[in-house]
Amino acid sequence: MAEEKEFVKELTSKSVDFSQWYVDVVRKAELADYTTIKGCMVIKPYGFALWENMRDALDRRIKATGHKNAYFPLFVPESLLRKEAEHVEGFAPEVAWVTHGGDDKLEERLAIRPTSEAVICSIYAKWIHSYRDLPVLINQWANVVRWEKVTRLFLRTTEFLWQEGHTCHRTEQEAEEETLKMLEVYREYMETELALPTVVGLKTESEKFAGALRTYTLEALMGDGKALQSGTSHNLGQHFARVFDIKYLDEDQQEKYVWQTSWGVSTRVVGAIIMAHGDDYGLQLPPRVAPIQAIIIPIFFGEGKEVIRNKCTEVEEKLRQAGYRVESDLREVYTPGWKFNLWELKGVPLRIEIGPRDIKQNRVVVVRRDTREKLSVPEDEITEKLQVLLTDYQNALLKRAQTFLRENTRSIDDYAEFKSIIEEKRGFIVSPWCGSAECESAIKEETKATIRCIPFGDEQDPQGKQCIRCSKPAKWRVYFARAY
RNA sequence: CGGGGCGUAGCGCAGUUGGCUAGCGCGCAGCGUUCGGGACGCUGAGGUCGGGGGUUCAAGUCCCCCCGCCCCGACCA
Repeated sequence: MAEEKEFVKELTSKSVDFSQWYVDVVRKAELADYTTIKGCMVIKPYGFALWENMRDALDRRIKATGHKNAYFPLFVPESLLRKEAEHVEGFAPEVAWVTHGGDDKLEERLAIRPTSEAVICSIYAKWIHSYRDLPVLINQWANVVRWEKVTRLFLRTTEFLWQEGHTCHRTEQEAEEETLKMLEVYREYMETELALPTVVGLKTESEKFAGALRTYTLEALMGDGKALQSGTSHNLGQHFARVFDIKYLDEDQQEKYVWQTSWGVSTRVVGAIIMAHGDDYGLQLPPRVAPIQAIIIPIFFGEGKEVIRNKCTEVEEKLRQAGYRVESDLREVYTPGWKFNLWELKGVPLRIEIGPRDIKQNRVVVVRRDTREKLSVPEDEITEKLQVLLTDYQNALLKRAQTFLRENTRSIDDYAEFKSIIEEKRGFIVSPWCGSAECESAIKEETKATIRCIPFGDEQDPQGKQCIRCSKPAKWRVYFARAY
């Protein structure tokens, strides 16, 4: 207990000040840091290694569903961006503009992409002529810039990294299927790789992507009870196809506009992992994406130092060859206890301790980051044991997050109760809604809660209930929450 | 962009009614002893006090402007 308090001096307690805890963790775990440019962070090697693993796991899924990666320009000529009225209007306040090349003023200013619909659609118009060119299934990994007024590390930065898929289809139905398919890819990805359960559904008109027909979303619940939009998938209909003139000649000799989708997941989800899994000791990274899955720490004692050091290196090499991401912390200036705290702060799932006692018995000590449970494992069983432990750990993280989501999702029909829960406990509230934008914005104003999504299937059935605010017959049951 | 808070060494802070060479803890460097949950001793390095301007014999301290970060709102991934 004493040592726990001692440690907390470095890290704000999660329950005392969630926001400060978040910033402390990001910086002390060396995920990212501020830079001299407002709203722009540097993603440090440890944070970037995490992002790379997250990115690769998603990239595999994007490719497995038939998409190819490509790269489009960073700049969007103003005229191009202005083509889709709703789209420009949505992004106008947060576009950064390039006005000069060297000392010369540009004839037409260039937007730094806030998203790539305009650029990509203008190019698709040149590529697509026949129904035989369809579908076009392209994804790009890129940086985008949105001039946000308020920024937060990972959650909302001026520049951020993401993937954006942009597809073209022959029929409306095919586009809708693609939109939902990618939503499901995201959902499964978040759950399997990041141990983050999400609520999925449709965005309301006021919350949908500027220029889209429909927007689907994944909403995760953070440790403080606020929701985080963690990915979106848009059915763009033919809005962009019409303004960018993306036409093809169909089999029936008719010229037609394509049906499009776009979908994206960003570095914001790094923030989701931190806020959903972290605790007062720091990060807790899901083993599947953790940059280091196990950290080996030697316990040195006088003479046997060399023997212990060699054993650490030997075990490290063995585990690495078995495919694990392992490192040894052999630094002698730090005591074991210091290292324990450091690597727990950095969220490494497992710690392997090797000391004189273990050497004698040909065993090693393995400790879990989440439960701090200590296990003595025979050295020759370490490879198999790690597999079991990492799998258990991943499952435990998911299970804990699922329980948290379930316990913080409440079905409420009474507005007074709605208000008090959103104020005190937060979390998701599932309530009947009449479907009007008036009620939606009034609820937002009165409670700061927004409609995160209209869920699918039976879940959206209002069961004859009345709108939580206006008492008119409800159209759906929808998810409300305060959100990031 | 509005309201509030903060900015002194890498981090956390102290610095009195304006007054000597700006301190403390941690961290950092060197040497030695240590090491199963943030070890210790000795020595040492490190500061345009966020930036600019002003008031004053004298500014970390008072005034004005600007910048950045955090929180709460309006806008968004």
